[in-house]
Amino acid sequence: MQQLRSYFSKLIKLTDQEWADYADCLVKERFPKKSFLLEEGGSCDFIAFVTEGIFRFYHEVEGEEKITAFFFSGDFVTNYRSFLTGGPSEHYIQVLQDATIYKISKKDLHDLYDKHRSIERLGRLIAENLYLMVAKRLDAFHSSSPEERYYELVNRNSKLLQEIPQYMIASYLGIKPETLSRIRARK
Amino acid sequence: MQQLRSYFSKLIKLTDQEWADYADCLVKERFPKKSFLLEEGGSCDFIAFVTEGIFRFYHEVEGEEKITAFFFSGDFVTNYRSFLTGGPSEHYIQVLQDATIYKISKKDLHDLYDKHRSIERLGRLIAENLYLMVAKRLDAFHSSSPEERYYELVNRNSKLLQEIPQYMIASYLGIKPETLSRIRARK
DNA sequence: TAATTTCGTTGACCAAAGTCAATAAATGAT
DNA sequence: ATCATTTATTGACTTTGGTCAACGAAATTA
Repeated sequence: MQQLRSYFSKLIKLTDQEWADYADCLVKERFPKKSFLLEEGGSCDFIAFVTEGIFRFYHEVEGEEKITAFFFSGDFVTNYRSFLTGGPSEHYIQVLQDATIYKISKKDLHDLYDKHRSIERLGRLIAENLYLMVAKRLDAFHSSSPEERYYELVNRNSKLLQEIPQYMIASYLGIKPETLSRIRARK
Repeated sequence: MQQLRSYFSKLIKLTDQEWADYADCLVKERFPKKSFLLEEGGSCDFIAFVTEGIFRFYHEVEGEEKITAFFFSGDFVTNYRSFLTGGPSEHYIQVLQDATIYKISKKDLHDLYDKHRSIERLGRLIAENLYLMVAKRLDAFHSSSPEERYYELVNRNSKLLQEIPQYMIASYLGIKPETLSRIRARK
């Protein structure tokens, strides 16, 4: 949980009171491998901070699983779209490695937004950061080949490569497992 | 400028005073076709609201222009990444149709964030909305074929199709002009 | 440990998008 | 209105990634 406070402190300085109020809203939960944190159809009414484990965020398109993101220790795990819009999730969040998370509900977070300016600001800063992450990834899809996307991933997140099966990485990159296998075989 | 206030009112209720303070920071500017609102290398220290005209947001990759976005009347025009990070822009923002915008500087906006809670919240809501837009687009790149992306665009933004030359739409879709021409010829 | 399923690689072939070039149509400039 | 430039289309060919199938390696389970 100290992990979360230190994450926040990179964005904004919270007083002890503000942090205490935030921490009061956090609920610790454990999830075993293969279980689901969120299933299709349900609306995502929480944001959670991962302190242990790995998740994948995916949806099904014509019987095929398309993985949009992985979440590791130190990330927020949520269907942010569903969280923001309140609409039903078309995505699943599944546990790949036994996980521990600290959840905060949408309602509690909005109450904190009202109660503390700094937390409202924190909400903005987090939204801005999530924007930056997804914008960067869109850029990679728009401007790079699968091979380039793969090597960019190798350079920036080699941890991911070791933890995640290759066919899921292929899905994340938007290509077929056979193609990723061939990219790796080249040169 | 009433256009902007009505845009805001869909997100949050501002008092007359808050709006007045916001409006005081806005600077009207006109840009002729083909001019640049932002060039590569400069950092983007503003967000602007478009009341007239069209812009394209693009960068150069190996001598080729990749268009990431178009901005129309009623949109915000900015390099949001550069605006948030303060880093230099790798992108250009060029005017496609004579334009009028209302700029607010990063400094003024941050002062307003400090001064009015509602405007801080507005900043969060805008960041959240921009996230939703780019996340949706990433999804399209990840899960859809060029043909599907094209027809999705036809359905949801036929205005764009009439205003923008086809080779720019191709770039926006991540394909070559010849390919878009062939997609249109199919069926 | 043995049996079974899942995962990664490879080959032959297919489909889709890219490249290069020619030409036609549309747009802009004089 | 004419000329020049830019944009859109089409054709022939290449490149890249997808499909389907086979096989072996690795991991899971009994």
